[in-house]
Amino acid sequence: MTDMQANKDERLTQKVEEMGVFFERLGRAPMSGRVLAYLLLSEPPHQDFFEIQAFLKASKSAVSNALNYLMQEGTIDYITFSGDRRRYFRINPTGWLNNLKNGLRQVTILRHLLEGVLHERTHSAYPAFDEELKKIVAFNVFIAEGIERNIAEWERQHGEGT
Amino acid sequence: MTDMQANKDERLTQKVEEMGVFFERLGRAPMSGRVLAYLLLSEPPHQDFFEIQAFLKASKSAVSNALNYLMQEGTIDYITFSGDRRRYFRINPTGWLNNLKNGLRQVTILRHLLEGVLHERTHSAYPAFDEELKKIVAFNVFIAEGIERNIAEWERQHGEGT
DNA sequence: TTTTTGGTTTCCAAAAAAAAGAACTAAAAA
DNA sequence: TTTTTAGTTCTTTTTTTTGGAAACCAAAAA
Repeated sequence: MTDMQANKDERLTQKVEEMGVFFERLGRAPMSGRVLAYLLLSEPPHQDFFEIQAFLKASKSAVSNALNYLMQEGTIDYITFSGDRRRYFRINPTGWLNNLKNGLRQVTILRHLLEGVLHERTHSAYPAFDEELKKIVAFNVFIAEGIERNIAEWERQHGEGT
Repeated sequence: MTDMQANKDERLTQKVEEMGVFFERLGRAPMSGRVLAYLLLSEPPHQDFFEIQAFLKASKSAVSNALNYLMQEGTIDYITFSGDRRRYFRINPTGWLNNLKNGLRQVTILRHLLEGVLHERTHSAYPAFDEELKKIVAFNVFIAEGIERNIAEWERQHGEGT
């Protein structure tokens, strides 16, 4: 490996760690976060098991689990090439997008949860609190509706499956 | 305690556990999730340390840590009453709302992250992948802008601090 | 048919997160 | 001034998560 390649690699490692942490904080295990980051940044954008393992300096089981987690989640899938039995894992943009949509819909779930709370509290002896709560519920309703509207609008413009 | 009260209590416990799990999945420790749920549902909506501890059947340290975590996060605060030295913890709707806004802004962070990825990839030998990626970035841009716009619109209608 | 490859699975250890228990502390009450 | 109260903090225990090592396995290659 040339010096230039080593530098590029080091920079990539750095970026993968950084982005990995971001994906981790979105709820995944560290290794899953790193695999996802790697597949976003690697060239080519599809990589086989061994390459991922080597790049991340991790065990086979860790890589296997991370890949399977991301596949079940829908964020990645794999392609194959005839005459080569390896699977080449890559980001599945469609699956990831669905995933993102579901994440955004948590806001709607929270909205309904909070509306439920407000409903429970209707005869509370502390209407002042309920009024304050109403504001936060109203914000949630406003944002959740905005998100749902935007998702619907996106789907109208781009078709359901995209 | 009457039978009726016991039933009510049991139902509340149940709801607190359920909602607690939801808040947990948003990234908090189980105990923090439960405290938050309890303060949303309890009557009165402000409760002292001992009451929270007793209701959740948890240790003082667990409750103390959960309360401090939620306070530093801004989700709760406390009120006091003259002649009573206890602190009565309660939801801080304004703080929670800011918290929610920050959470929503993660979408904008992801947007910028992905735009960075696309920028890195501009001279990739796999433009087909880049095209697919562009769709997902476009979705993120669309949604992130929508969210930012909606937050701004909300603030315009309700004033910054709310 | 044996070997190699591309993983998976099982079992285990390290580490991190969560919560319990108990000692401690500052302020208030007695 | 001593005691209580309302928590906090420190230490320990328990539980959960994460990942490594190595055995395993099915399909392909030799």
